[in-house]
Amino acid sequence: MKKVSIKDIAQMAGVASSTVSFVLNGKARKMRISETVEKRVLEVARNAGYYPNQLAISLRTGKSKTLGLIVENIGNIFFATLAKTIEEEAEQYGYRVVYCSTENNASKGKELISMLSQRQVDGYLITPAPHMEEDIQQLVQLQRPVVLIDRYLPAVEASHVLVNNTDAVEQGMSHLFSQGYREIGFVTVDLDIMQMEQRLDGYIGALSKEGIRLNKDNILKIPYTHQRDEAVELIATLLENNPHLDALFFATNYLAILGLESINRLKMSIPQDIAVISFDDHDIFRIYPPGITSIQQPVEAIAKKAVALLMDQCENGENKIEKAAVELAAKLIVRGST
Amino acid sequence: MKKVSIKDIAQMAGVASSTVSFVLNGKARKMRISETVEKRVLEVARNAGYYPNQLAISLRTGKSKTLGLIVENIGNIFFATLAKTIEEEAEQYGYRVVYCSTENNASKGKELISMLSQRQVDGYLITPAPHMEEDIQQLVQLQRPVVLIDRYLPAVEASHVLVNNTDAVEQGMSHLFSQGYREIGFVTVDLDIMQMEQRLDGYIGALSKEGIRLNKDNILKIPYTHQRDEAVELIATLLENNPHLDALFFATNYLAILGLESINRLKMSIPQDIAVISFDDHDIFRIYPPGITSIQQPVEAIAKKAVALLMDQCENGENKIEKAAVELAAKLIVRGST
DNA sequence: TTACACTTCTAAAACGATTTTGCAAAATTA
DNA sequence: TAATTTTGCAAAATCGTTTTAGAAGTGTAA
Repeated sequence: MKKVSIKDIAQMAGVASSTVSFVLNGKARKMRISETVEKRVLEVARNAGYYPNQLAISLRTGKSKTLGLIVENIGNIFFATLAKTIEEEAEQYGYRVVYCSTENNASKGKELISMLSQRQVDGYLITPAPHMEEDIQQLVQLQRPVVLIDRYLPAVEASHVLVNNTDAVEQGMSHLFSQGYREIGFVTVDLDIMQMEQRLDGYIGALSKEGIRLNKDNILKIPYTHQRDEAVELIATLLENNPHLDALFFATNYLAILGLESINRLKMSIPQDIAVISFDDHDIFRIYPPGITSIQQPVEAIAKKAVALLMDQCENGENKIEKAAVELAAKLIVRGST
Repeated sequence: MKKVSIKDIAQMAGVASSTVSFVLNGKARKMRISETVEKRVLEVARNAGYYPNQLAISLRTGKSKTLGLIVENIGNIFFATLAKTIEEEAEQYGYRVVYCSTENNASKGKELISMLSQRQVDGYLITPAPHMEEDIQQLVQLQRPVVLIDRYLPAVEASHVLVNNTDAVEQGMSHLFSQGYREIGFVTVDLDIMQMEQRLDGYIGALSKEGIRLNKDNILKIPYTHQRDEAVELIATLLENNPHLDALFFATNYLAILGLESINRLKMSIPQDIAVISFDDHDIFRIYPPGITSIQQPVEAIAKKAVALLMDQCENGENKIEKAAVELAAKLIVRGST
């Protein structure tokens, strides 16, 4: 009923609480505790069903062995996979992860950072929402371990690891070109995120390399605060207004899913009427006939690298931290849609 | 750089730390702190960038204002939605949620409970994996607030809230009957979970009510530890061996998704060759042509009720806790597949 | 003048652990 | 035998809060 503390164990075993602590932490040898006492303490602790109070430990040691992970939306498969992989990776180092979503809302992001700070996380893994620069900069200035994922902020001196977005899009575009598609629409989201700009740059760059003139009408920027149906409508309108389009490039998986609805609604068929390719993979893309070609981010590699960088900062303590900027290559998954 | 504590603020403001605590907790009035002092403390605290150490607060007060949520797999949309809703709901009560997945593995579940206990969560929300009875029973015996979700354990005296599985399946079956389907296969998972048995019961009950003789061959239990491909293969085999089947009822969404692959592989078309209905909704079901009929659990209601019950237990403190058993009704979403 | 009541704040204990320091007894050395 | 070292544990400080008890100082009444 009442939780048992180290003090209770000490009393029951007839020793001081420091002795119990030493034994329970395997420092019996180092602290020259006799085997007799050690055994007795261990025995008492087990019988009493003792388990340590992590709060007290963290308070005393100043290490919570916890990392804070802030993503855009834990509901999206990309972030969910990222979170899961990061969690597994962190576990290797003996750290727990607590995760939360910004929904791309800066003020929510600010709150989350504050909440994580109050909970004394040892380090921060952040996919920054727009306008979170100041808050993150502050963490960096306070010398807190921080690694940005999936995006980076030019204004902030923090380590980051992300996919090479421009290259990835160009890779996808080359594939489309090689399949004979020339009139390619690009659907992205109207968000001021570096990563989205890079993807758009990749699109524009690929066109120019191929000697195709950029047609602004082929680019659709969907407001981030869209309702599902409105977005579907917008994409459908793009297709109707531009019948010359033979392929659509979606900048993220959730846009592509909306796009599939639009295409469905127009009774167009993939890839005969329109080819489709999406950034970020998704379960649906594997199943949805005829299979949707996508650009798969190396989620595992990103997670591993990010955690490694963060651990480095955490363990390195007072030494000045070097900032690392890591870019990884994406992988094209060709399916029936192209 | 160095974190500022309440003691630092006290020193800077020239008052005792207790005074600072009172002011910061809005108890200035109650403790008759003069406005002069109050203002000074507030000012100093703000300038120093003070934020409270949640660990210390929790240690002192004995309340972590944190709930532990253990689900089967946070990657599954059903649990992800559940988790998100629970999080939002708990926030209303001023609680945070830390969540983790069992992967239906009892030993992992045991570890998770232990980890949550060490972190001093105030209450537990658990979707129990098979064989977690003893561990959960222990929590209950220790009078810890516990609410089971989505499933329940007959052997454990704990509050639980879940959908009425039997009714839900019967509802789906009636729909199939009304559409003229008679030869209905049932694909479930070979897991010893109450909830799955109830769904199977619903299937069997519906058949008998309709006066259809139960054909054991129409039931497929897929081993839980299946590889993706093996499961797809098993379902395909079921279809090949039983050409008389005109509809398939999937007991969970991930099984249905596998089933769609099987059906695809056999080049069968939905609903002409085979009708499909699934327990639990999924994004894919809305998109996948011609739309997959599904049984949608009232996730929001479940989350709300579960959190409410748990909060009740948490706040009620020492008073004996009444066990509640809540069953909610599911909703049939009819789409093109039936 | 003493007693009492307010007002305004402080001191100290407590939460549950870790860790440094201290100290008696036993063992070793001189 | 005395001095020194080692052994084996206990005491106490500490982390950052909250909270209870109470200490000064001032005003009021008997």
